Order: sequence, then C-alpha cells, then structure tokens
Amino acid sequence: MNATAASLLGFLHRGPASGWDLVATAQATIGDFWPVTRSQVYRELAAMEAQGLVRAGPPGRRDRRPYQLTRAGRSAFARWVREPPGPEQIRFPLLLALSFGRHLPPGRLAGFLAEHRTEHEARLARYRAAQEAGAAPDDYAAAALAFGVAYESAVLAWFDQLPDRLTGGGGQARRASSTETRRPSAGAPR
Amino acid sequence: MNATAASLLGFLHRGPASGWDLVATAQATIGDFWPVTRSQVYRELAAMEAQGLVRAGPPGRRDRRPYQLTRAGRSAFARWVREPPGPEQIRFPLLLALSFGRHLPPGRLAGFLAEHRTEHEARLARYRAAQEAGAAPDDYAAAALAFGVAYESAVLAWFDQLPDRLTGGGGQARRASSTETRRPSAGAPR
DNA sequence: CATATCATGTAAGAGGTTACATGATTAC
DNA sequence: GTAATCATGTAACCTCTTACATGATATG
Repeated sequence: MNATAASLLGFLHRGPASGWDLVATAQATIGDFWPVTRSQVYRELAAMEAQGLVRAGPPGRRDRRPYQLTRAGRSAFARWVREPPGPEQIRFPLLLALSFGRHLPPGRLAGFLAEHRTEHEARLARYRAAQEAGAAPDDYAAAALAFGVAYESAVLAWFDQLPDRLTGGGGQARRASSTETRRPSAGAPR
Repeated sequence: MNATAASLLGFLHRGPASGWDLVATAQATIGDFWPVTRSQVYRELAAMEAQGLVRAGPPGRRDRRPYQLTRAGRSAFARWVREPPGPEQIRFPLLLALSFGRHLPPGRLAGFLAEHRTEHEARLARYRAAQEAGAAPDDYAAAALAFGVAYESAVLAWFDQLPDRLTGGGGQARRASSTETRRPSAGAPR
C-alpha cells in the first residue's frame, strides 16, 4: 500500500468521491507536501478497485464515477496509517545549481536565487493568508499549514543571509555602494 | 540531460573518477538535497559513455574503471548548469500522517512526531558540526550547508510549537512534563 | 585464511510526469 | 452554438529504489 493510494482511501472516509473530486481534495489538502496527479489517482483507483479496496457506486452526472470505501479498504487504510511514516524526501535543484556555482557565469546564480526567492515569498504569503482566513478545518491541518509557514520563512531567511557575493551577482563587483544603479536584472533589492 | 547525470559531469571536472568514487562524492556533497544511488550512477555513466559525454580511461586496481570528461561532456554540463533550476520537490510522509491524525489511535501520532524530531535534531547537530569544522570547501558549499541548518532549525522550531494535544499524546511522549497524569484525548478533537 | 572493503554491474518493479485523446454538460 | 468546465482515461517515458549477483584486493 503506497502513501498516495492510502491517502485516497483516507479521503474516501468523508464519503463517496470521483477521481476528479479526489484530485481536487488531494491538491487542496496535502498537495503542498505530497503532490498527487490525475494520472496517479485514476491508476490507483483502478488498482484498488481490482483489489477490492474501493467500489464504484452508481454513476452520476456526466461520466462521473463515484467510488466508495469497502470494508477491506477501510482496514487497509487503518493499517497503513498506523505504520511509522518514512523520512521526508527532498530534491532541491536550486541547491544543486548553487553547489556548482563555480561553473556558472557571473550573475546567473544570483538570478536563479532571486527567482526562487520570489516564488517562496509568494508561497509564504499564501500560507499566511490561509492561516488568517482560518482555512484549516482542524488542528491537524493547522499544524501542517504551520509547517508550511515555518519552512517558507526559513527559506526566505536563508536567502537573506547569503553573502552578497552570491546574491549581488556581477562576479568581482561586490557590494555596489548605496547607489544601486548597476544591476537592473534579477538581483533585485529586497 | 537529467540533473543526476549532470551532477556526475560536474564532479568529473575535478578529474577522472570511477562510479564508486562518484557515489561517495555525490553523497558527501549533494546527498542531503539530491540523493544519488549506486544504481543510478552506473546506469548514467553507461548512458553517458554511449552518448560520448564521458570516456572510460585505463582501468585501475581491482576492477576500477575511471571515467573522464570528454569535450562533449564538458559542454553538455555547461549547458545544463545555465538552465534555470526547477522547483524543489518535497514529499513529507510525516505531514501526511499528521493530516490523517484523526484516524490515528491516541498517542501514536505523538510517537511519530517524537521519532522524527529526534532524527532532525541529529541532522542539525551534524550540519552544525560540519559548519564548525569548516568542512565546506567554498562559499557555495557553505551556503548549501547553511540551508541545511536553516531547514533543520525551522523543523525543530515547528515541532516545538505544536499544540500539546498533538505532541503530548498518550504513549511514548518525549519531554514528559510535570503533569503527565491526565488522560490525553489525542484522537478526539472535532 | 578469513573478513572487510573496494568495485562493478543487472533485474524488476514501483512511482511519477507529461502528453495525448475523448466526450458530456453547463453557462453564456 | 460555442466556449468553459467537468470528467475519465491511456500511453510512453523517465527516474528511482531494492534486491540480487559477482569478484578483487587489502588487512589482520
């Protein structure tokens, strides 16, 4: 039982849902730390139906095919959720680029960093907004959201403590003094 | 050109190396944010040799097969490293378990959290030790290491701000506080 | 001479991504 | 009627993981 499939079983505890629904639910609730694609959902649903973990109920409007938990599915989920979760898997291409920074032309790395910083800033804003809107339905979701905030905050703080040499760009040109007219591109001021 | 293969090309800039060497180098330098397995290394080396990006030099002791960069390999790497790095991929089973916390028996989630916290504590200690030992050969590696410290610190801080209801749970609570006699209701809220 | 370490690889499969392909219904 | 959205699925491919299999050389 893989975690993606198990998560679908978890969502089905709320009631019958179609593949389409499950994609939406997954994206909204666990998408930030456990990406799930349409392809996977339909594949896992088919596999789990074959295993008797879910059952397609009466078809709805359009081509809607709502699935519901079977007793076997319920217990498969219960078994899965009690197992100790594995370590997190991280793959961070930006750090890879950073590691090979010596092979990058001047300013290029600074550009990469600036782009990613912007991205993380946006994500933090999104999480904060969700927090303030009270979007989390329970303490568990709230804790997961808090993780997002903690993570993005840490990433931003990390960006901001990087030496100017890496973020300020222009190769040997470090620390253009108070007159910052030199670099129009990505090494944006914060 | 995938990032794993490209990284191997990157390492080969330091001089010829065997698959074995490259596994060790990769684990030591990028392993924390870009895991690389033996299997991948040998496969990618074979593939890159077929593409003319690397060439096996004269065999060494034992069955050692040192590879070196070709000019094509050098330029393939140069092309790769200039491309904007993609977004980080994170998969965090603990957060998944947390999200489904309502389906966990009391105390179980607390146990998971405690185990992971210990793990992250150890990693932070390792990174801090590496920093203090001056293990980073250059500013780039130092920045990557700093990321590790920032990340692990944030994770620990997150653990420590979780509501008692989640961490204080039933069974194997870490950090048993002075009032650990009450029956916790970890699985109960809403 | 036995054990640890160095060293290379293959096989099988799981899991994930991207693109392709199709059709039904609703809203304008 | 036409565009947007809902809805399902397939195909191909890439990447990564795990386990298997083998042998050479150092070290004690």
